Amino acid sequence: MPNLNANSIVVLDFETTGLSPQQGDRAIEIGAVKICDGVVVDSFQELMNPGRPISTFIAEYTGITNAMLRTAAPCAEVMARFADFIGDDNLLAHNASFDKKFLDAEFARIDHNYAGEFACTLLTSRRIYQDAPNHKLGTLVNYKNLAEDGAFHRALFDAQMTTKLWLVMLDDMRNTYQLNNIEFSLIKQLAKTSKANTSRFLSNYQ
DNA sequence: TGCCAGGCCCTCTTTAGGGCCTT
Repeated sequence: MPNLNANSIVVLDFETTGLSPQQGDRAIEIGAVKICDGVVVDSFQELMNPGRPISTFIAEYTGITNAMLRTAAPCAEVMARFADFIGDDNLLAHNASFDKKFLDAEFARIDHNYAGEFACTLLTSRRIYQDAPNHKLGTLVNYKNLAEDGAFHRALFDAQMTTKLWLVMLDDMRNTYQLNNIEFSLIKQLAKTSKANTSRFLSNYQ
């Protein structure tokens, strides 16, 4: 299992036409940050044309307009570039199940497979920050005083905020539970551990 | 016609229901 400290991770966020690729929804923007040993080393952001107009709700929610998408490259072209960007890196997102299903759907359209596994800041934060008001990305950014200028619901900014949250969560886990080496396997196991057992699990983790 | 996402996770649970989170 890859070691998160020793390998680069790509933190990604999609803006989309809706909630479900199974219902025909498409990606309209991908933003991502590559981190290596806790340091941001690269980033990626592109709008992509889904081939049809987006709803008023999505335009207002994201600030992305049909005019902006009309001149954007097609999804297939952008996703091919994004495939090169992520390579075989492990992946991270806030509510990763959402971004994974869009990544899988868009990659399936260009017949591309990827090797990385997903970790999720939402699932991790529900265990690490049990006293947070809720576990929305914006709330957690404020909860940990990570706020900076930018627009939530744009892909790169959300990926940047998810990156900050991730790095703070790793620090908090290291400091609270004296963990020197946080591996991918720990994050996976943590996501399957109940909230009530989280403290015991991390305290006993070797 | 009526439906319309889905995975996670808690609890007044497991023969289920409903809230959270993402766009």
